[in-house]
Amino acid sequence: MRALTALSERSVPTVSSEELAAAAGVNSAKLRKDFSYLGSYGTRGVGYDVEYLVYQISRELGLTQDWPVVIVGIGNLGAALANYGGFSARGFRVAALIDADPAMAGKPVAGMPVQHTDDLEKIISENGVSIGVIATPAGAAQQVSERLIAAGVTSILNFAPTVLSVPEGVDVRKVDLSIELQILAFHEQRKAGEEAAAAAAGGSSSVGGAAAAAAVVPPAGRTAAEQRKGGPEGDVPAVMPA
Amino acid sequence: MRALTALSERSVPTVSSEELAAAAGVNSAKLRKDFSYLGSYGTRGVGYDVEYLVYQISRELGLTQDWPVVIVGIGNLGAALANYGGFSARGFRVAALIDADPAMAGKPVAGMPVQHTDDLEKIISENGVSIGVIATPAGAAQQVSERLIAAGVTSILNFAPTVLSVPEGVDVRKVDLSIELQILAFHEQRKAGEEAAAAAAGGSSSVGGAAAAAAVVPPAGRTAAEQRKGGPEGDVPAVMPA
DNA sequence: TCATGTGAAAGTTTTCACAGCA
DNA sequence: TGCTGTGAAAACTTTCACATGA
Repeated sequence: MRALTALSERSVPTVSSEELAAAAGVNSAKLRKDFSYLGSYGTRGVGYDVEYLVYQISRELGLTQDWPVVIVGIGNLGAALANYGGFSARGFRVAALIDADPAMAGKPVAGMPVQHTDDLEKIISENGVSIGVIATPAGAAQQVSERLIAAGVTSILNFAPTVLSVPEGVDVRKVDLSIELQILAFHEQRKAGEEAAAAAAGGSSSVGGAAAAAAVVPPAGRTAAEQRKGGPEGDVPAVMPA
Repeated sequence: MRALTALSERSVPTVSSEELAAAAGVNSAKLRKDFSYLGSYGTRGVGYDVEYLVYQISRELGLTQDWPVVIVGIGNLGAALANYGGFSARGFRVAALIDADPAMAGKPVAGMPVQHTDDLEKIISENGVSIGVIATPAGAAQQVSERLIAAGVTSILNFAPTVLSVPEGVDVRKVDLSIELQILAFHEQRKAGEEAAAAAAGGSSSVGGAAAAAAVVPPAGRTAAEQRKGGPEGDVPAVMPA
């Protein structure tokens, strides 16, 4: 979708699966197969109409409608989220900012007055909000989630470092900022291990009890699109069988 | 690892693959197979020693060492990251906060004086930093990444809404806050579609050209551990073959 | 006796390669 | 001719089920 949007902005009329795959850093056959599940939106011998494809995928991903969201907990992170331009650019409208601190009430953040938690239920129902963002301290998160859900929210993006317990039918996504760092650290460690291994090539290595430094992820040429989610390989650090 | 840490905090001495799998919401056979790649750390008939397993996995994930990181761009998000307790709790030490605004220099954020970009190279080398966090505006990110890399950083966590172009050997993870919302919105849309489908059960549905609402992700019972990454199924919205 | 560790089976995803159509 | 759409093959992941050992 990112690659497509970029093409659309450059007013490129059509694109082949090969070109789009290169831009997105995926295999062209996979891209075609994936698109085929949505329907036959391409033209043989020509490629895909960029605008049409953008529309079809947007629709499929639910980006054609406008989603009102509330952000609860307007600390540093909440304020950062409120100011984050990417939301409005992608079909999300920040309907309200909510905080439990009475001193925050009325204060403008990102050009919008912060409202008090007391009005949470009213705000949710009046705006037809179904997606809530929790950026409160860990201690408040569970309670906030319960109030959000009782008021009608069915999807929650949780930045608080707690696992929320929610009824079935409610989706929770947890963003753990430190996990991203952990994944980088994992690969950093591997790099160090590889260097050491290369330096001591052939030497008598003292392996403790496991395949600690022995299992090495193949470096492989990195394409721009692997930045989709980052690290050398996938999302989860892979430990290869021996 | 989360499940294990919880057991460790409750001073549970040993755990079977079955128990741990239930707590983590995964299949016990998979858990055993995964562990087997790290080594044979269990005892047949007994299970796994919690502390020992925590240690082994920590080591494998690179959590036993302390990683100094710098945060560049001390706006709302940068400040939020600096204040985020989760980092220090997981083996990361914020070595420095760096901002390009001279007015920020010296200001304390999270009990630490903000330093000016001019000193970036010096800070990196003196602290032996290999992981950098970019929380600058999009326009500054590429340049900042280049300076970080030139100074010796080999892993970057990028919060700026830009794709960074980096030399081979440097890892970049991009955190796109709006993508999380998009995934929630995708599932929201599905929920709405399922309701509509249930309401009009048996009726003559007008399918446009594709399997729009036709492809439905099975709701399935949700376990706590699915919150690892959120949505009903995996990371990426799945469209099922017909 | 109980739970690990692991071959083998089942299931899923990705890639190949080419028929078919504009 | 050129590129899509897709069966079939290959690669990979997950689960089963049981021999093995504490």
